[in-house]
Amino acid sequence: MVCVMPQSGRRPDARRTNSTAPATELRERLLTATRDLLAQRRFDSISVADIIAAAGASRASFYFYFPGKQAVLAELVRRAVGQGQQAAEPWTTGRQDPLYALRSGIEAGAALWMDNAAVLTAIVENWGSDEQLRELWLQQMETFTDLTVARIQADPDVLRRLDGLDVRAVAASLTWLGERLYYLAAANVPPFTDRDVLVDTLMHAWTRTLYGDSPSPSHT
Amino acid sequence: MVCVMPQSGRRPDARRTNSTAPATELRERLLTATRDLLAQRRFDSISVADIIAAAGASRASFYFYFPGKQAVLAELVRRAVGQGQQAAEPWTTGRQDPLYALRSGIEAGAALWMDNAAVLTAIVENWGSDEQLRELWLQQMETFTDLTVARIQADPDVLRRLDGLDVRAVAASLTWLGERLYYLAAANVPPFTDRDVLVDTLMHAWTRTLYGDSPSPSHT
DNA sequence: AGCCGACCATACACACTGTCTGGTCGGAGT
DNA sequence: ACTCCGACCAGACAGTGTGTATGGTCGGCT
Repeated sequence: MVCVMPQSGRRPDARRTNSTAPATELRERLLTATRDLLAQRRFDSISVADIIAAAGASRASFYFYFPGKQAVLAELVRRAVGQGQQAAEPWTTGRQDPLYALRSGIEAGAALWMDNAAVLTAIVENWGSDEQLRELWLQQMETFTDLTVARIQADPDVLRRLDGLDVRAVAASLTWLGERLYYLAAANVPPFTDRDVLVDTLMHAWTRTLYGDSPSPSHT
Repeated sequence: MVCVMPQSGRRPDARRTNSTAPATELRERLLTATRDLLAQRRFDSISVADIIAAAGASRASFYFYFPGKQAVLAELVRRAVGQGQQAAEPWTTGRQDPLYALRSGIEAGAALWMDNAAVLTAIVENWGSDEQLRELWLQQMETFTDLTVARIQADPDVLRRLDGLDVRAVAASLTWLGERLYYLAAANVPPFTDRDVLVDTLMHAWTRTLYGDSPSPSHT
């Protein structure tokens, strides 16, 4: 009648403060369990009960480590995007041929999305209905936008070409176009299911917007 | 103890078959009540109880006319977009100067979104988590994409410029860019809150993608 | 030995959803 | 005039989810 089911002794640090998380085993198990479930069904159809069942944890433990489902997703997203951030590195530092750097960046994005399709799909489908996730995703997009703004501002040719336009708006539109197309690809919406089509279309949008017709942006 | 609260005698046709709906008063009241609530808070925070309270209807009646909240939203969306369809008309029929037609189309889109911000915001934020809404929205986007594909295919210059690319993918990317930017504007995400910035950025993306640098796309 | 920190089971209050029962009313048909 | 039907209502229900709270069991450290 009472509870008897010891599992193994652990001692989490109980650190929920976001910063590079200190991997308490149970906490980690909850994270990966959620990640796995996400690979099978939509985020909003997953309940806390499902997660703790999959992780072999108790309800109380779950709410000890996370204030709710969204927080779990938020952390998964942060980790996924964290990796992606450095993948965009060649584009960030303007050392290489812009077109090459651009293509690498776009391909890195595609790879990131493929690897983390479940998690990223989940946040894209839910940041509209949760304040926490909303802020996270908007901020994430802003980070990417910042990168592009910097890149644009560093290139007088591009800047001249964009003349009267709001540079930030142009950069943001490219960021969001990426978000959309990567998402649609991950969600199996044609015609973006084809990886090459996706990359080419995105590449085309970026080059035409920033560099115009001429395929050789010269300098640096 | 029993229920006494006659309100007025009506006799709906009980036609739920989708086709141009036959406006039964209660049904209509539910629709507008939902629309009004949507102007105040997010779709997923609105319960059926809220809707029927606002419409002065009973729970039973609600479920008689609609299978659920989503169906109400779906109908509101269909109506909103239906109006917008014809607003894109100058762009559809390639009679006018493409640049002018394009700008009108983009501005019509902006107007449509301003007028129906609540409803359109709601569907964009929720089509990811409901099969019904998902299908509706994807289909809607496809309709717009079809229009652009036709327009591209009718213009040899544009077609040549797009050379190796998947035309449908390019058209779809422009459609989705619009969806995103209009949504962000409606959701007060800078820098798109400024209507002119929004329109200019969108215009820039379309013209650069389809017509390249030269601001005079010549014929027809 | 004893305490603490990491866990567990269970139960609760609350909020929603969708369905069902049984009822009231006005008007149209006979 | 009576009855039937269609449009509505009130309210209850089972089911499912969330977040919180209560109380208990372990292992290890002091």
